[in-house]
Amino acid sequence: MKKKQPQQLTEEALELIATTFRVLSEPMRLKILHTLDKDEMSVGELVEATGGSQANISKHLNILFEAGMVSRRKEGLNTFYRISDEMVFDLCEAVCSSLGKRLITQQQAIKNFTGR
Amino acid sequence: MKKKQPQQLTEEALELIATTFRVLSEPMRLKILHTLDKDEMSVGELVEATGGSQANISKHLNILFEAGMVSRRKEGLNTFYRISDEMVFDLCEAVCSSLGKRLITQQQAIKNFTGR
DNA sequence: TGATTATATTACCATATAGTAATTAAATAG
DNA sequence: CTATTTAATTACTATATGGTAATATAATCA
Repeated sequence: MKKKQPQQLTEEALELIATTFRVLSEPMRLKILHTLDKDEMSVGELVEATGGSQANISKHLNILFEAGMVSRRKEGLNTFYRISDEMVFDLCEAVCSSLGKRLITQQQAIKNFTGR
Repeated sequence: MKKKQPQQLTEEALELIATTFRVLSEPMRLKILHTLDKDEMSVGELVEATGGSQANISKHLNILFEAGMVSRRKEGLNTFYRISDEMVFDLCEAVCSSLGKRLITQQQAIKNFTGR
């Protein structure tokens, strides 16, 4: 384990990291990733499962693909997508955990305020 | 044949998670968080350290505050900010790890293409 | 061949937001 | 009190982007 030091981050690195977060900052894209959840699915299946429009889902899938978060495979008329970077699960889990803790804190505050 | 049942995430939950990612999707906010890195700093110190304008840093700090990622403390003319949610470190580390892996893969591909 | 189906793409609009300059607010000093 | 300092806020512009409707592309089928 290396000692932790204030490491210098270049503007370019900051842009890359920010872009990754930006890709994950749209509810519909999160919904797609959550629906995909390790299983391969066609665009049509994703359209039905998410309730989005075909054009919209296709656009979001391309953004996810460009970001390297999903991979795709063509078979006949269908294109099948699957999650290609397990990072997205780690990220969402970390966020959910943090949001959960915050909720508990808020509930506690309300309880304390109302006197239980 | 029914697919496995993905756990249901409400639209509201997706919005919350997406908002968290959106807050982290700006290079300047990442720079602020990276500069803060566990140490408390005043707005002026952050302005100097990041090279941003006072208005811009102040605006970003407020966004980070509203998102619960930093806390603040007033003392005289100064306002001191510090990171209040360690989650941001976990998230950035996960992203950096993923980006690093992707870079290695790309370098490998280039090596293979050029014949080592 | 033409028709059908699945997906991608284009053009457009509406909204959100980052950055800035100027101003305000608030605490402190003289 | 007035002046100074630090930070927040306001008003504004420019840009980016999500959603949609329409169209294009491409594979399959009759």
